[in-house]
Amino acid sequence: MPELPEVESTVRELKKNILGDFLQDVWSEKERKDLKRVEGKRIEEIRRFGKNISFFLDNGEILLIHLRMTGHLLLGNWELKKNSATEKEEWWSKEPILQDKRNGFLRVIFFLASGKQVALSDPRKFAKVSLLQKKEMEKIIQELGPNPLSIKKKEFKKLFEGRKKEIKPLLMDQAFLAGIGNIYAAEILFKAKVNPCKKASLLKEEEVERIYYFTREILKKGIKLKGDSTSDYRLPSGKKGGYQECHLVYKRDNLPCFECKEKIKRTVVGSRGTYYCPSCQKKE
DNA sequence: GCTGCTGTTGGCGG
DNA sequence: CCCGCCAACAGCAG
Repeated sequence: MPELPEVESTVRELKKNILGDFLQDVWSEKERKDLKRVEGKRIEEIRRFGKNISFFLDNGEILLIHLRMTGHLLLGNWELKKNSATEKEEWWSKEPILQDKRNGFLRVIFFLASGKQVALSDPRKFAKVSLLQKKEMEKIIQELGPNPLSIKKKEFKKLFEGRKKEIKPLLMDQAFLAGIGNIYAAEILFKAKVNPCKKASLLKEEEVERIYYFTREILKKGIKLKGDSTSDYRLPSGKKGGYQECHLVYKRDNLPCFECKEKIKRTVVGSRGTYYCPSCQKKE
């Protein structure tokens, strides 16, 4: 699932390849006349806000992409061919990138002046692509919580004041902190030795401090390993990230805890699958 | 082949 | 305001 480390890895790889390039043409599976406005525009900046990817264009508009659950962006080289049998358009790749099935669900393709292409592959079609004015973008940024990688400890601790919610759904609340999702929330709370359903208001100061420290440590590790490809996420190159190789608790139910050998459990907290060690992450 | 699970976000209703 | 539930959708395990 694309969370902060996956989106950050995507943005970094895109910046290396297409910063300053010009958008020339757009193809989309669903009719998107509005996206035609990007044609001829230069990509002046590419930035991450929480789990959002934003392309700042030279006319002041912002192309915003949210990958939701199964979306990911690919750099590639495809050509469009007609399938006469169904009259449906099909994409064929010249590169081995599409040999990975996850990379074959192309919904939108941006053609750049350099000849490069950026495609959105998204099996479940949940990803959101929109073209925003500056004001609309500012509103989105304003509604997001702080960046967990830049907030200071003092400010972080303040966020918890008066919050009654369970800690895991709170960490995943994008208005509380921007960028944490189900996988990293579980990993962070395991390292911090905090039970995922403990009410935030009941957390001791040391617990909040550990959450602060390990939020940063785990997210940075996620970025270093270029994200988690447990599910559909791939880098723009089409390759997998590496975080799925070092899960501490996520998807490890019934396997021994790396700290105490107790069996990892799966429960549901805030209607999300939640993995934790019942012995290392006691509620009291 | 069918059912239910997966998990992000927004919208709805209690 | 806050919570839970569901829909958007499609692949996939059982």
